[in-house]
Amino acid sequence: MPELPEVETTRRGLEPHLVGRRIERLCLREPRLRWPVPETLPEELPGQRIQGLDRRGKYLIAHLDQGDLIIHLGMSGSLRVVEPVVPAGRHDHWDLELSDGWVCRYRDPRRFGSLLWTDGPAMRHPRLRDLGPEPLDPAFDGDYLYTASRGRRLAVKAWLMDSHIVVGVGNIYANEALFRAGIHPARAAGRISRTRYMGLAQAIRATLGEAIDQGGTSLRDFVHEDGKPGYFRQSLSVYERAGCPCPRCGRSLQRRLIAQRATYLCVHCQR
DNA sequence: ACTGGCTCCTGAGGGC
DNA sequence: TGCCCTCAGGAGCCAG
Repeated sequence: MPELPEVETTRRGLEPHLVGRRIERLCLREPRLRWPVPETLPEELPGQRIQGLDRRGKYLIAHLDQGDLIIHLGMSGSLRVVEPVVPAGRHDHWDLELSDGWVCRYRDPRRFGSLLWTDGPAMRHPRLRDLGPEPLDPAFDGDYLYTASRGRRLAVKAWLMDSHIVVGVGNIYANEALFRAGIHPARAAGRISRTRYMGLAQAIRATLGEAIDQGGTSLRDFVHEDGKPGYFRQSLSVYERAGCPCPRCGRSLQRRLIAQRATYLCVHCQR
């Protein structure tokens, strides 16, 4: 499941292969993604140079001469750079054929990802416009979380996973960060103190930062853009570890559902 | 304005 | 061995 660290790992891996190249052609095999790939896209792209590759939350943004490409990996998406002779598989939905002869190939078995286009700045696109702060930006801190959460009765874990509050905190890292901060995931977001939110902001930064440093988590079908599986999973404290001993107190970790999402916690350490 | 529930999709994994 | 069922998950959307 590409979360923010995986997307950033993908961005870093792709950047040297994409930036500066021109797009010769978009080969679109399957436009039915999370949102349909715009029909006019194959006509927009040829000849455009890729000027930069950015990330906003879990979105990748390729800046072109005229407009921006907006890519989301969804649940099972991956991007890699391959030689054109490599045959496309069943779930390889589109290729960007580059001016240096290489191909940037998008694979997404579950088709929850997207390929969008805007002729203006991506940040003004409806998908990006209302996103919350980047968790690794200075603007994201305990004060922000405390202020934003006042009056919210939602479980803090579900609240944290709302990209309008903060981007890039998916289920894995929400579980991990709440464990690290010692906060019970079902606690109402509006009933957590400023001090505890300071700890949570720090826990989120640390958890995501470490995952990026280690090259992203590998879960099920995530594969790095260079084809190597990630290896952060071994450092997860609670995610998918129900019944295992809590790394802090040794009691058995629990699994429960919060907002229809699998949640892992230590009921002793998290209050 | 919030909140909870639902939806898209496919592969993995468990039970029999 | 093989089939069937359930589950997983990002994030938008909708109804209450």
